[in-house]
Amino acid sequence: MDIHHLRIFASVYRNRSFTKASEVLHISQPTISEHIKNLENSLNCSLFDRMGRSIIPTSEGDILYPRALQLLDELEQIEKEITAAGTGVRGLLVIGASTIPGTYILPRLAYSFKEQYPDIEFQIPIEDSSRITSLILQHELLCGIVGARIPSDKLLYEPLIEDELVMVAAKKFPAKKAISLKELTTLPFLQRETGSGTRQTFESFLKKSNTSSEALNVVATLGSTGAVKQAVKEGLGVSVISRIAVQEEIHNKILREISIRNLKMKRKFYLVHQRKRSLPAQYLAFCKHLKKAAF
Amino acid sequence: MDIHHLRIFASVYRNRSFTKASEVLHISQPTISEHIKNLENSLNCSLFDRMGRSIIPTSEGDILYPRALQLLDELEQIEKEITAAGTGVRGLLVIGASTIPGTYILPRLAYSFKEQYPDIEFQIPIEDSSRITSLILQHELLCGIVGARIPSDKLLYEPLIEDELVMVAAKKFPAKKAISLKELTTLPFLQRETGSGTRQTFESFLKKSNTSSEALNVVATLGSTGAVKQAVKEGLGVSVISRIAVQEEIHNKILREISIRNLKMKRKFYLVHQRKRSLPAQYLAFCKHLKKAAF
DNA sequence: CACAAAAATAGATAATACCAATTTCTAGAG
DNA sequence: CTCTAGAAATTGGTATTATCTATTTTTGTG
Repeated sequence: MDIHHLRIFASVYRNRSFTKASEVLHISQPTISEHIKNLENSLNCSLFDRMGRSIIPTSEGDILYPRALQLLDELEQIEKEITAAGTGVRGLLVIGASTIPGTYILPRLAYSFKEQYPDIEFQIPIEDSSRITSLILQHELLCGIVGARIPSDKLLYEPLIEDELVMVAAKKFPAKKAISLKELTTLPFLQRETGSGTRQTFESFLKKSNTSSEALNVVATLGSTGAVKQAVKEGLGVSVISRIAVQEEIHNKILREISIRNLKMKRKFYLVHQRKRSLPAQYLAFCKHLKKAAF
Repeated sequence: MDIHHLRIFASVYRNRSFTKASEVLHISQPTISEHIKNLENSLNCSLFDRMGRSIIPTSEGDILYPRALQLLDELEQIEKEITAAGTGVRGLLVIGASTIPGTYILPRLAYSFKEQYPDIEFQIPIEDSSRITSLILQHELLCGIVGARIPSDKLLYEPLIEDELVMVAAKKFPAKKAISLKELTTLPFLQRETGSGTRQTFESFLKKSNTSSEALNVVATLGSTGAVKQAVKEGLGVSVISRIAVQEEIHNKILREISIRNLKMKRKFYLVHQRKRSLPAQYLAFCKHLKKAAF
């Protein structure tokens, strides 16, 4: 018994005629006959009494008809639902993010996206870049926004937003407006944990300037950007943080920027997802939204 | 999209593998691949992301799976229901009957049948034999029990119960114990309406004895056996009635039987239904019950 | 880098869906 | 009662498709 049988049966039942059904369905009458016969055999009963010139449904036929209609209808519903899933922007949207984008970028973009598509529920777990990336590789997340690219040919990175690492110190921290890299290594330095994108980016800039990260005078390693900021404000030391995370404090003169001579530390945040993993409609829409809002 | 596709899809989804599904379903892996491809094309979406060695359902796949299971389950339900309909003795049982069987025979048999199969609801419309027969020919009834055979090669008659027409008169009606046919024609006679099986049977017996029914001295034509009986009791005249309908009155000496010389009017009641019309399970069971109880 | 596991592809065959033509059955008309 | 026309069944043939085996491609793993 398959769908085609049921479709044909239903038409025969409605028309009370093999011939009429064949006209409606644009298939030949013998084909109808054979399908009904097959259906009858597979159900081990007869569905119509052949009364010579006319046919009359048997009790089994009467039972089957409404059920067949229901089934055919449900099938159509499924098809509609699948199509809707491919186009409808709604449902859960889980975007993994590292600290800076998760804290300073995504909330605003999530808000504007939700204005456009109200049937969206956001979840923005915040982990450092390397954890976000491994969650994506384990299929625990579909996509994320990170500040460090961890090379893998499974992953697709798309640049989203320009950022810059800047050195900051407390208002009254005794330091000049601009220093050399060498001078930096003498200052007490506050750093992030290993997986941090900010830290990785900073260290790769150091390496490019032929300075080892081990040369830094690290006084503390802290688990979040917020903690580092707080420690800097307390005067524990200086640090290198995304401009985007400290621009408010700089503007309000709570922190001051100290430029490092010959070192511009531009960096980007990336949208990352598995190359081969297809993204549901709401993810695609949000990614588009991200790229549009980014520039 | 048909059932087979869904069955295969569900197995692939469950096993997270084309190969495992092919083993479970005992069909080859390329066949699975092709079916999934066809299903994807017909739904215009992909159902699994092929991640090299493993596959992961897409959001569409996740939506389809529970729906597919539901549909497959409903299909099974339908099959079960159809099978049950072919064997289950329950539901409505409409048996058309002419006066005598409907009044004096069927109620008792219906009762004993219902003891055996409680989920039966009886409907026993009572009409004269010719109307029951034409209702069967018009498919308004599936079967009936009648006292007269109306020839039609569409109908199948099965003899059920022996009966006998007897002449009755009121206790004090002035008539001998046994009379000749000729004498009968002199007596005031009460007859049934034209369609009545009893009347038809009686008239055919008359014809066999070379007597026209027009020779009868008809004083009234009445619409039911009960009316005729009542009229006979009142002394309006004599009549010829099924023994089965008057045995109680004869036993209680309210009516007396007058035999007609050289005339035994044995007759039968028949189960009648359309030769080509299939009877639902409860009808078949009841017919069996009838035949068993009849002898 | 070679190997193993999994899906995709190719090529061939068997099953079956479908059709046109014909036959059978039967109801209705003369 | 026969003839005819309408309806389903049967027949025989073709086109499609379901399925298989063998092979290739892709990718993850030691």
